Amino acid sequence: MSTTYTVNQLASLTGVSIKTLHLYDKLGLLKPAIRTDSRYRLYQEKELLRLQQILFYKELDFPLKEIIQILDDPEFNLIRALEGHKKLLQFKKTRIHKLLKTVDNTIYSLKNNIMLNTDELYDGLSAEQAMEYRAEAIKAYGNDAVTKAEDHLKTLSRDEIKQLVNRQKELAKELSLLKDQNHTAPNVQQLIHEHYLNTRKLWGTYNATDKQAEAYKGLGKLYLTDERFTAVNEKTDAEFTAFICKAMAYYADHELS
Amino acid sequence: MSTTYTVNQLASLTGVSIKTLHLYDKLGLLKPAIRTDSRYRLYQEKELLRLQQILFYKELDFPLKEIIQILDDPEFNLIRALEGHKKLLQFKKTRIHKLLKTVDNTIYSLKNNIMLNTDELYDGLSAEQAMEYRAEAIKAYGNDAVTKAEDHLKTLSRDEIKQLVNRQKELAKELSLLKDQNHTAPNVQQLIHEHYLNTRKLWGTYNATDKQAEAYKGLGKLYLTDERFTAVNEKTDAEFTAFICKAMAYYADHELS
DNA sequence: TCTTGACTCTTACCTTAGGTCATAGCCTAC
DNA sequence: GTAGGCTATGACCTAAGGTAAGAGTCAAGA
Repeated sequence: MSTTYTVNQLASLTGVSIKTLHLYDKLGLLKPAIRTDSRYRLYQEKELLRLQQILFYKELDFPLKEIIQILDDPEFNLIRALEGHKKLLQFKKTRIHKLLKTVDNTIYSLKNNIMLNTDELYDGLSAEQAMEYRAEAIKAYGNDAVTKAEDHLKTLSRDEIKQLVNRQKELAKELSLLKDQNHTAPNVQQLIHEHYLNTRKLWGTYNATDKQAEAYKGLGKLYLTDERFTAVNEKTDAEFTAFICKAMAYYADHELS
Repeated sequence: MSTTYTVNQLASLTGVSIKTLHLYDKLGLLKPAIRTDSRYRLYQEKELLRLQQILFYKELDFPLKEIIQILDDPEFNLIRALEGHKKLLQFKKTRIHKLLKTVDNTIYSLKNNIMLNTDELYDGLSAEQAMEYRAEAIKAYGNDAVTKAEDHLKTLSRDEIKQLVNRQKELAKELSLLKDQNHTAPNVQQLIHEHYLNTRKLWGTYNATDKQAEAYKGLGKLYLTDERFTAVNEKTDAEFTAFICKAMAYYADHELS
């Protein structure tokens, strides 16, 4: 007589639960070799081996019904099944890859939003005021320079902008010191250009291509797709404009003073 | 009054099913703005936007209950949830990656098994006979040469072996012609070495490390893990031995004749 | 006004691969 | 004989809906 296993023994031997063995019995996927008079299930070597095979295909994410087919139907085309399965897995993989990117983007954006709230950015400057500064900046530096700086700022992340703001402030402080020493201030455009070369980011391109993004348009929320950051926030443009104008105005103040 | 949408309109607008809208209503995830006297559901802009948000988080594979939390609980730590979610996705990704490898390996091995069945390989040669040939080959070429050839053959895929068999046959034919012309036959070891350099494969390393592989040991089936091909087939070794012995004996026949 | 077809409602049951609980029978050691 | 552990069965539960049944509702044409 070959050795027999109770449900408990087979379960602990293979790592599946007793309930799972019950289920497999009911489904006809794995029938015990023996049923005692008291209806206890007893399994033997053959069933152990079959269970190993079941677990193998289960590991490959095959549904139980297909495993029954694979194991019981000699005509079943396993290779075709596996190839279909492979496509499914590849699909899942690319999907998860996209999801990971999106989650990453979302985390990044949320963190930056928290790090740099609107007040901090505005610093008490209203959009109307900013527009005035902008007009002044254009008068001082020309339309192209301001537009270029704005375009550049849209390529930066918010913490980069924050850094830039700080550097602007330091620069301003430096300028006020330099002014006393009758030196020429470094060019803001140069500063921006340096930064541009170093840390180009994905921020700001507004591409409302689909219905979903369209629906978000008026919501003032972030809608982040997998391929690119899409800031669908109508305030954003105003904020950026306000910032660049403020920065320009700030610089202009110290430059002209 | 703002525009209202019936279930059908909202469903076709957003691509979700009517049943899903019913479910979301029941779960409290998305309640219609209005219920008419006849209990028809009517949605408005606000609900459309909320649905877009729901779909966004659903796209990230968040369960509905968490989406309710995210949308309704202002205290909910979204970043922490996203980071936990990210880990889950990464786990899934690596798992799918492993599964893909395993499926690939399995397909490959099955195809090779189909291409080269046992009879084709044995060609009527029994393991006992092979052992005799092996002894003869050792006598003729030394133990090291035979062992080396055997080791090499274990690194080849079955169709490569098949090719090798064919090349052996051609070689033998050539040899018998050359013999009539009193030429020296080329060296089989050279042939094998060439092949070895060209097309090294993963076949044959037998590593029964875990319980599952152990259980397969006696089954005579292929058990393929993700990292390497593991041929757990007790006949395999005998087959390889039979083959190399046959090849050697074949060569020896023609060499010595 | 009536009818017809399209739309919507609720309820109930089904899906995967089991998990949990309750109740009851069985086995063995003391 | 009984206590504790093992086992069986059945009922109900999960997530995110799908499908079907039966009944009520709406709008347009005759």
